Amino acid sequence: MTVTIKDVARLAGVSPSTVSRVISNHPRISKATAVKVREIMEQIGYHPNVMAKSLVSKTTSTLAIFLPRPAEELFLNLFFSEFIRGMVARASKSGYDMMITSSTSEHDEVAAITRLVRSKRVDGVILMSSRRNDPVVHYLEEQQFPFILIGRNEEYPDIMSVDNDNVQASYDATKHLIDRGHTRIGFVSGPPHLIMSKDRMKGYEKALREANLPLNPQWIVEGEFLQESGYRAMSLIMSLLDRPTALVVIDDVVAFGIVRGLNEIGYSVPQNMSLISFNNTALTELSSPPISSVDISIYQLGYLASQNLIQAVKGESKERYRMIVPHRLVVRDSSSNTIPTGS
Amino acid sequence: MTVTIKDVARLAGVSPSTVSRVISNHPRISKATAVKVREIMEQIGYHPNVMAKSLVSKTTSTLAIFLPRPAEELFLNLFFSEFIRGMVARASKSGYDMMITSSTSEHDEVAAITRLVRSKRVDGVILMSSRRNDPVVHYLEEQQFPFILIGRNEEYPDIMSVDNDNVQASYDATKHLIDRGHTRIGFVSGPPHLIMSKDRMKGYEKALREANLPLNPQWIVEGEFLQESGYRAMSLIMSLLDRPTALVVIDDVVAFGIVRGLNEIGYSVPQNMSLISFNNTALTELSSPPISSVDISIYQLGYLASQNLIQAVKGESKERYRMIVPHRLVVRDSSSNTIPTGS
DNA sequence: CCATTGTGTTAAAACGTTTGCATAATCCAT
DNA sequence: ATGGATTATGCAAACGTTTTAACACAATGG
Repeated sequence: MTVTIKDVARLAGVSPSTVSRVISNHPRISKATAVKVREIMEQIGYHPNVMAKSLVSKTTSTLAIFLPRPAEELFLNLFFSEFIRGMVARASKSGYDMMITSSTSEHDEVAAITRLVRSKRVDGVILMSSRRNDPVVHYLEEQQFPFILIGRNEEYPDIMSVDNDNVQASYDATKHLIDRGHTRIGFVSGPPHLIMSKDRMKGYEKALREANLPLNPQWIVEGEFLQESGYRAMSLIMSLLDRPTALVVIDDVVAFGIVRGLNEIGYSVPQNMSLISFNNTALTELSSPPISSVDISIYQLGYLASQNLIQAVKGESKERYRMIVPHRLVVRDSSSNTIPTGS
Repeated sequence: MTVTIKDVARLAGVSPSTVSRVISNHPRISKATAVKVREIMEQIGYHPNVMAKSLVSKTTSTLAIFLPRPAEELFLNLFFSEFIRGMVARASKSGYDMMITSSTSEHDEVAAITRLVRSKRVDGVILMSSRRNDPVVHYLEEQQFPFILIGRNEEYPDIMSVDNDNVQASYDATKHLIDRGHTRIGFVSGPPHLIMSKDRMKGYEKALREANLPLNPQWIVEGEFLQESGYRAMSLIMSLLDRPTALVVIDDVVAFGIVRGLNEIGYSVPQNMSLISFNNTALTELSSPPISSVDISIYQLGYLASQNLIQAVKGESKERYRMIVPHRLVVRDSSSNTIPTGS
């Protein structure tokens, strides 16, 4: 049989309500009874039934991270586990559990999030993708359900979010290449519907414009967060007569694909092509040569996402809204040369 | 206000119990009322409160994956996300949610699992690590709580588990190198307290013995599942006068570290050193040269872990216990040479 | 000494379900 | 018609908590 609050009450010679108050550190409980009750609880190994508690308190001490179908490729990226790590660490620090949920198809996204919200399973949601016109964001916003976006959203002004300044990060990365003497710089982007892709594109363009450098549309290639995307982008760019000498790349995995592709066809990095990418996952160090990357503090992103969301669901603070995690350039061999010899 | 089963009942002109039975497809419900009730539910957007349901049914439709502290390094490995992917996919297929929990320190492992179990938060647990004498296994076994081990356990005969035949896998890997003409083969292992490490060691030794090849203790190095471990192992081995010409390596990340280390000091793979590792994560293809690896079907492991656990918590089948996922050698450049030129 | 304030405790209602038991309605065979 | 099965539904208790309101009692202040 499961041991309940009533058992504790009986053995301690008090009422269940008193035990409940002891547990929640109610101020008006005498020191003596508190000690007594705690002793009994310890002794018979009592643990409150969270379901019963949730039912009455309308609170679950559980957060969910919701992955829409298109985010599946995340699983091939160390970004994901690093984010989860930060997220779980912070959540468990406050006694929250993390649930990981995904919709099985693009179609049932809204159905899945609806079920999650309406069934009162979780107190808040962390949303991974920030696409334009995201129906999940729509729903959560409409329902006034606590959630936090990783990334930013242009459509709603007051959405809680944790993000990097991607425009600035990309500007910095591009500027770094310019400072190294590059004048012909390309950009390998991610899926165009992601706001992040667009922001990084913006920063790239801004840096070029400021330096009065050519902005060649042929040097801009879109793709996925996959190695093959990098490979394809590489082929495309290297087939041009008029090639860039350096590339800003949306993600480490893609950059990795590019480096490998270049090596395969006999070009070397950074001599024939300099590179800098984003995210600074373990992959950058695993590459040969190691890849320069913009560290966006993924662990921090996850950590802060949990933290802010918890604050919001507890209603502790009204200061929700946008939070920007600082980035940091990590220069490695892939962009270490000062004068490009390629092209 | 939240819409409850009573609202549905009222609007449909039936009792709450009837609605409940409609939801659970009780056989003795007339077609007419079922239709009527479903209509209302749809109309007012009713979703059952899972907490209330759990409270009475003593069932949560939730599984947890439990990570003891020492498994933190998992987060640096694509193994983890691939496993999670399979796990979540299968769970959500059966309407189960996945919770991801970790203990914050080695010390509170048992406290954390106790809380999880006793608070009735989940129906079953997936346990990642299989060390010898695992206190978490002890606890779960003692409590008769449904759980499934990834890996195997020697101490309890009847534990449910999903595993590879690591001895055979390692035997196959080693045999592959022998078939390529190698006679001097080393083994770079993982943490010695992991059963997996020991199993792979066994397979390695068996293959060598069968082929009457020398089993040089200097060629056996232990480490972690980290790139640096590979690097260190490489240094150690290359500093020997009497070197192996090929290595069996416990994990892709470690192998990656070795390849990179070798490249750095001017040796090349596979000409100076052949390699084969385990897990066949994306990393193997990202390496140059690509690394031969034993594919252990990580996604399948996660998928089956969920599947078997769900079966067990539902009490559907008594055929629990051990399940072995087949492995498969994937030969790439790192072991493609037939006659070693190194020394 | 009475009114007030403060302290410690409890009884009972509520949270939103499921389910055993009872009952009402329907059916079929005599 | 009659009576037993069979089928469909409802009542009410239960699940294990929290919380509101009420109460008993002690301490305080005028």
